[in-house]
Amino acid sequence: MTDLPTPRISDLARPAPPPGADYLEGLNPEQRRAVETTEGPVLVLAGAGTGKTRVLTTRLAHILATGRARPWELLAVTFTNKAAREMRERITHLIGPSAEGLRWLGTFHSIAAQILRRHAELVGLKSSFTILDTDDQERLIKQLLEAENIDTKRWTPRSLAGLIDHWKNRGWTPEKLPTTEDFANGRGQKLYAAYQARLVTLNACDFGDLLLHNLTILSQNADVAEEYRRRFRYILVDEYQDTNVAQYLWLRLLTSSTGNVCCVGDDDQSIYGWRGAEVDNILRFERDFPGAKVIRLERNYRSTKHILGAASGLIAANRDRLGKTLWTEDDSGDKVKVRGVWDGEAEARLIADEIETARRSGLRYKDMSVLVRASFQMRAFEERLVMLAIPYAVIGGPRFFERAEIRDAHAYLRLIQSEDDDLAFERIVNTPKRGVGDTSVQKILQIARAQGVSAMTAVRALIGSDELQARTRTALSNFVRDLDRWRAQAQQVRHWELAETVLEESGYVDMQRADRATGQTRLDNLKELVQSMQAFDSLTAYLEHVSLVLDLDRGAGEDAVQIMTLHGAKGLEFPLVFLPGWEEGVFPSQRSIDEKGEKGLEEERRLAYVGVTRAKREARISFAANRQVYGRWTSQLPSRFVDELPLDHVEAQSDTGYYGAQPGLKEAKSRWDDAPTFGAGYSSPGWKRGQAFAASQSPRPAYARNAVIEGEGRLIATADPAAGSSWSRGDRVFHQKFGYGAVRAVEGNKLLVAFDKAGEKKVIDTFVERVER
DNA sequence: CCTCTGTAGATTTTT
DNA sequence: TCTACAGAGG
Repeated sequence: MTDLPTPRISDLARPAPPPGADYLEGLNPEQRRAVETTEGPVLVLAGAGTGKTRVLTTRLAHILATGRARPWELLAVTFTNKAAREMRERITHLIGPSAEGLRWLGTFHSIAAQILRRHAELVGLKSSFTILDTDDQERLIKQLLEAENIDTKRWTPRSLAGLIDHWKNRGWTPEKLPTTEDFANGRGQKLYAAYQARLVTLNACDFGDLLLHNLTILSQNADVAEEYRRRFRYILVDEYQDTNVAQYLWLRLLTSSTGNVCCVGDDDQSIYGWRGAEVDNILRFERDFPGAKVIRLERNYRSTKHILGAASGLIAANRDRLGKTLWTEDDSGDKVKVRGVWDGEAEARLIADEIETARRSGLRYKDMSVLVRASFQMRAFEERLVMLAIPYAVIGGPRFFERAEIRDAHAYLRLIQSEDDDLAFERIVNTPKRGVGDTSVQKILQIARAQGVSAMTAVRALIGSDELQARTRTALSNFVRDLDRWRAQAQQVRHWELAETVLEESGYVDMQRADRATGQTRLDNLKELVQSMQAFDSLTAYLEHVSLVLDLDRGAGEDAVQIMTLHGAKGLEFPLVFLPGWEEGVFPSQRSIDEKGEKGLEEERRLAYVGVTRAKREARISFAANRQVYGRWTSQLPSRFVDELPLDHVEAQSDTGYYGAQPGLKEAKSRWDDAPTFGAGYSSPGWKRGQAFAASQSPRPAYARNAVIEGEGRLIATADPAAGSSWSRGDRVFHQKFGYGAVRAVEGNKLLVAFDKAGEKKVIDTFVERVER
């Protein structure tokens, strides 16, 4: 076991700031109480926009400044890296560089990983264990299922992976798995156990294991647990309403019921029940920690009274809540607008027009956001915004480090770093294709497993044997030779240079170059990868961090309308927020209700609450009477949430021109209910055809796809409407999706192009490249 | 090993 | 309706 860090003299000698330090200034009485109530269990119920982060960081600063604890004696846990980073930055701002000593400030997972590395041997791992991502996890599970001759179509690896994750979230090891839990007709527990055993063999663990192994270590080794309990004199937990059972148990093991534990959260913003969060944890806090002090932060500094009034009225319909009432001194501002429109496209047109209007009145694009329940709803807005050349960014979506090309690159690096990494081997032994087919790979793995050695060891032995085809053996021998060479080079060159070399020499870059469709994006991603490696001292340091602590904020800071899911919007704020799609089935999501009943509905309502409270100045809700769902036209009813909005704070906007007059909400609703046109016989309204300028019906239309800079916070369209047209009839162009073509007509920034293969299309000029004739 | 064809399934997402 | 993905066949 590694030693815990020892205090530095410089830290010990640092003078405590005088009492009444200025960091306490400007806090309201409740905030100040939350900061100064340092002893014993405390629950801070921090409503939306009540200065939660400020309280959190000030509290930590206060504990340090008053000498109650030294930086390494504080445990501060968040859910996301972003939150951890933000907290560290703000504390540094408050107390200066000594904040660097906060070595136990991080996400649940990263802190659990640190603890696990110190005591890995207690659960049969080496401290150098690797952390598998979901892709690795699923491949491994697939192998197990196939070994058991289980039909992987009926019983998909993904569903078992999800189930195991769920079990781990609840703190269940295979031995503790309740008999009611199962998979593939009674084989659930056996498969789970086999999976865990396989992980140990690979010296690996998945995300869930980080916490689960911690639970095992802390509950079975009293001395270890005691050591941490003594060390962590003050514990702080952010977003407590999102903790799952395993995280809760973990906290309980690290703290006694009288310990100095401060949990901050908002039961009304618990929106992750579907991935294991237990609102119950926060609702139960006072019972779990007898004598706990509960402090409510209810003064809101973000929104106007109408926004808060609308949100409060809505959330009041929930039964499972501790209850609090947000208030503000801000008396200004409009009521929340609610509008019904004809269909999804009309909704997109309305919102896009309003974005233009807001822009003309001086609001920046990035001050506006469109918050949707599910990502399929984004398409309509993307189409409309592209058409109007309004810049927008889709926040969320596939994450950079989960991209195939990034994982491939990592696999090369992992295999160079450690020959034993069989999963890395399997991933890239034939990527790019080097003539080692599936059959050969399976054979290698089989032999390796039979002999209890790594795949690479088996390969080295096979090269000199007469197993496998001669051609395969040659390919493998080249592969081994390359790896050995790179490994030797790793000592000489800097790690990102090694990455460049490997990608180039392995033929990976060439493989991507040959791919006209996605190759360029992938090469760009790989460039970005190499760049992000430069922030680390070594390959080891990079790989350690990449699985847990790395996320890139790309495309941030651009002036673009922010489109994201309601989940993605949590913690953010915008002057103007659009909330489309408030229709039964869409929001609340039918599936939520089907699967979780009343609990699911309450979570949906909390999601609505989160959405409304993102708005600083104005929130605009809308619903459509008709919507295309999976290609089928369906008539929609307004969401029950619309009727739960208190009339004092809401106005039904009737003059949108997108549908007839709507004198009042109730009336508007009955209009939807009764309208005969929405019955079963309703079919696609023909007048919309041809209005959008591309024929593609894919969820992400071709013309938008081409403008996507993939990544988190992809900036999608940056067409500059002001740029004069430099196009003329007859120009030859190349388009990512449609190929080569000739310009037929120019209309502002839109071009009518006759594509050689795809026929005539209208495209935005920034999405085509000019080519020589 | 690549290309074609049929079919399930199509919320939310962090680590 | 569309897409991703698996399995068959060239």
